[in-house]
Amino acid sequence: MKRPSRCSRRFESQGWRAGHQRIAGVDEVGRGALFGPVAAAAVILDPSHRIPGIQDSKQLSPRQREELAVEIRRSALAWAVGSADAEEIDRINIYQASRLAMRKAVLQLNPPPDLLLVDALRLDLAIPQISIVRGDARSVSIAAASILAKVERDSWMREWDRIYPQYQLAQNKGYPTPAHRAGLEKYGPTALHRRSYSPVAAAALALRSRRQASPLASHLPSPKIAEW
DNA sequence: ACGAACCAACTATTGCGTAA
DNA sequence: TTACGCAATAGTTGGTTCGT
Repeated sequence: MKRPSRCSRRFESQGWRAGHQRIAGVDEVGRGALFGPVAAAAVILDPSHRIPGIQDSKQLSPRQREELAVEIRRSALAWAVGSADAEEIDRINIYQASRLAMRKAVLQLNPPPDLLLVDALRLDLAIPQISIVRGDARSVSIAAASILAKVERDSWMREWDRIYPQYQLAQNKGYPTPAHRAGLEKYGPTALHRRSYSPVAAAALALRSRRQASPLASHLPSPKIAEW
């Protein structure tokens, strides 16, 4: 590991000492994917209940993430998930869409938080907040949020895999793996692909010119593909 | 323009427990 | 003792945007 920093509650403890009651960790997942929404989660952990094993979702196996997610949802004072879909990502860019998804998650929290610990960026909200670089590896609340967001998004991808089986989404989660690219090459993008991402745009363009070149090609088996 | 930040899967390499 | 295989770890790759 390049950065050995360990996940702790030091940021939370600081906030509690300063008099904050409900500190929410906020994180997002799915930025690099070619397909589907970016997902965010916000979690207010119970100060009196500690969950062993919480850390950066990237350090956990899928199995561990599932189990921890159950425990987090059960014991948290509040938790919520928000997202921004591919259309929004194409319109306002992935960075702004990530912020939007985070904001949606935070605004759904009930009771509302009085302090936010946000992973790496600053949100447009009238709530005190601390931005923490590599927060998912350093703050338990952000780590918990990263776990919920990841688990949630992965389950969406498994569902979409049933609708669009030609991209292996259950396996690659929408990320640009060889299998996903192959599907993109062959069938072009769906309505849920991020067309502003270069591999998606390239595939759409390639498919288009291929069809123009040979009218027969437009009758090749093509799945439920959005009108382009 | 370039480095740092975020996102994640894939692949190859180790290490360890257990079975033959 | 060897062989197999799963699990954890490290390195590579590939997506984007921000801030200096």
